[in-house]
Formats: sequence, C-alpha cells, structure tokens
Amino acid sequence: MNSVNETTRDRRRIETQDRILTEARRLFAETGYDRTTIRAVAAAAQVDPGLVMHYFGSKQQLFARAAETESRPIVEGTAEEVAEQLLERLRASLIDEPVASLAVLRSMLTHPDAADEVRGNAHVRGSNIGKAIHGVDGALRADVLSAVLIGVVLGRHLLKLDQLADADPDKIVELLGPAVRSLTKG
Amino acid sequence: MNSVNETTRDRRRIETQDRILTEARRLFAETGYDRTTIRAVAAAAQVDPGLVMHYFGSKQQLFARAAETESRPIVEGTAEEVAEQLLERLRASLIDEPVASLAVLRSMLTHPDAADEVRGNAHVRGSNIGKAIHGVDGALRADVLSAVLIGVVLGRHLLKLDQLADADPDKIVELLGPAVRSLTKG
DNA sequence: AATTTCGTTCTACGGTCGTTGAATGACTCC
DNA sequence: GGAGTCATTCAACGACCGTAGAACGAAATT
Repeated sequence: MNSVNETTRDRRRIETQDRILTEARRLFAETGYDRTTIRAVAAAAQVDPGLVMHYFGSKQQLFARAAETESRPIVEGTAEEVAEQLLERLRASLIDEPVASLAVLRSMLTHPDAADEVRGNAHVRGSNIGKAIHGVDGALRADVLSAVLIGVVLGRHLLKLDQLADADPDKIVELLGPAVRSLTKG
Repeated sequence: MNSVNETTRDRRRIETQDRILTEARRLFAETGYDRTTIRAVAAAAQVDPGLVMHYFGSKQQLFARAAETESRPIVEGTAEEVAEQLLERLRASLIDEPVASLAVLRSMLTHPDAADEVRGNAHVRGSNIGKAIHGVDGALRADVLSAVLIGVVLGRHLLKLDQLADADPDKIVELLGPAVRSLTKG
C-alpha cells in the first residue's frame, strides 16, 4: 500500500498516540507533573505503560508534547486596545479552562525540569504581552500584568477560591477592567 | 530535676525539632510537597529520617506543622484604608518571601491532601480580606483581589518573571496601587 | 555507681515509580 | 498464503520513597 492511503495500522497508531496525549494533558493539568505517573496516563488511555515510553521516549518528553500549545496571537495596539484584547483573552480562559497552559503552570511550580522543557514557549512567561506595553517601565508593567492575569486564572481553576470559581466570567472581567487598564497605560 | 529548669536534653531536643521544622519549611516552599522527601529534610537538618517521623508522626503532619503561620491581622476600614493595608502587606511579601505561605501555596497546587491539612488556615483562601470588602459583589471582589495579590507574589518568588523578580518592591506597589484601589471600591 | 530515661541512629519492609528489552500477535505486502 | 513489519503487551530491573521497630549510647535520676 502506498503512502497516500493510510493503513489500518496507521490509523490505530495515530489514534492511540492522540488518546495518550489527551489523557496526559488532562492529568498533568489536574495533578501536576510529579503526581502524574506514566502508569496513570497509560491506564487512562487504556494502553500499557511501556507503550507510552515507546511513543514518547520519556516522561519528560511526554510532558513537553503535552505542554505544546498553539502560540497565541501577539497583542498590540494602543493601551486601550491592548487592555481590551487581554480582557477578552482572560474571559476565554475563565470560560474554558486552558488545559495545556494550566498543565505548564502547575508543573512549573512543582518540577523545575518540566519548566526547562518549556522555556521560550511563551504562554506563561510574558504571553507576548511584553512588546505591547510601552512607556515608562513597560517591561515591568507587562510582567505585573501577566502575574495578575495568571493569578486570576489560577484562583478560579486551580485554587478554586469560592466566589471566583463560581462567578460569571463577564462579571469578573468587568471587575478587572479598571485594574487592567490602569496597568496598560504608561 | 524539676519542670521549671530545662535540662540539656530538653534544649537539644527542642533545638533539633526547630532545625527540622525550619528545613522542612524551606524545602516545602522551594520544591513543593511531593518533591520534598522526609529523607531530604532529615539530611538538611543533619538527623536521621526516622527521627523526623518520631517527632512529627508522618510527612503529612510535618507539612501541617511547617505550614502553620501566625494568622495575619484582619484588614478593615474604608475602601481606601483597606487598599493601603493590602498594598503594605504586599510590599512586605515582595521584600521577604513569605516562606510558609509559599510552601502552602506551592503544595496546594501539587498535593490535594496537603491542602486539606491546611483548609481553614486563612493565609491563602481569602486572607481575611473577605469581610473588609463591602458593597456590590463584595465577596467576589475580595476573591479577585486575593487572586491578583497571590499572582504577583507568585510571579516574583516562584515563577520568577524576569522583570518582576528583580524590580524594586516600592515600584511594583506603586504600579499596582490603582488596580488594588479599583477593586476595594464598591 | 547503678539504673532508668530518652534522643537518636540503624536496618529493613513493602510499595510505587520510570524505564527497558524480549515476546506476542494482528496487520501488511509480495 | 507465507514472510515480514510493527503496534502492543508482558515481565522485570534498580532506585527511591514513607514508614516501623529494634538497638545504641549519653544524659538524668536514684
């Protein structure tokens, strides 16, 4: 059989790899790097632990693959426009929990090696915000902004602060509007 | 020997327990619950692992003891006053990293059991902010505020975002002033 | 000085982990 | 339809973990 038609084997292999990766992502996000075991990922994906190793090489490489996210568009424009884009991004992160990003975040906090595997992948560090913030202390204000937004997403999805976990995303975004705008303006 | 005079043994025992607790706190904060091993704590405190068990019963109880912090004073007053108190508290957390609180935070993110051991100890969840914020959505605004402040401390001490990790605490507090004030006001 | 107390170490068990390499058996191809 | 490929499983290893209990030796008590 030639290379354009995919065989049954090809289909099953890809399907299995996807299943492993999906479960890995979920587990890394839910329980962090250390407490996510190869064995647990394998069980969730209904395969043998050895198969996970065979496809991904090591736990570390599995994490790296699981942590891959489509790089987000760079925010840009005037201070007001940047603020609105960030708030919109926040709203999305409040509604759908950004599984891969949370996996990275949670694991960066637990396993330095996991963080190394991710460095330069800019969903956490800066989130491409840096270049969009101008004026005095632009870089610092960008980091503060990142920290603030990370804090809110973290508080809702990981810490599950009572009110924050249940609140209407629109309401949260509304409350944070002035705070975010005060930081985008130089 | 009676009970008012402390013996050499008493002194050495208390000294050893303190040493273990100090190292435990440091390690829990630095590497989180899972990656902090009883053996590592023991080695850092220069004692046998068994002694740690003997004094603290289990890893979980050791963590509970390490996570104890003096409960912080409740913030109160007008919206402006609350904002100033929170900013002052933030400044302190930016200068001296709050080791015990970070240990709790880091471990809450990695080990649910560790978090359970701490529930009701209010340094993270709410930080007693809740009752001080009045007006519409007071409880929610308190949680958002907690999340924002946690995010900044986290970004500086744990994630070590470039600019945020090195910046002058006063400068950070200054930048966050408007954001915090916008959230304390109903 | 003899005896008891107790702070501390030593040794070991059972369990789980990441990882490996051989074995298996269904699918592919000629 | 027989040979070969390859997705997958099986069994086992060495390492490290939390934990338990016996053993030791210096301080305390009598």
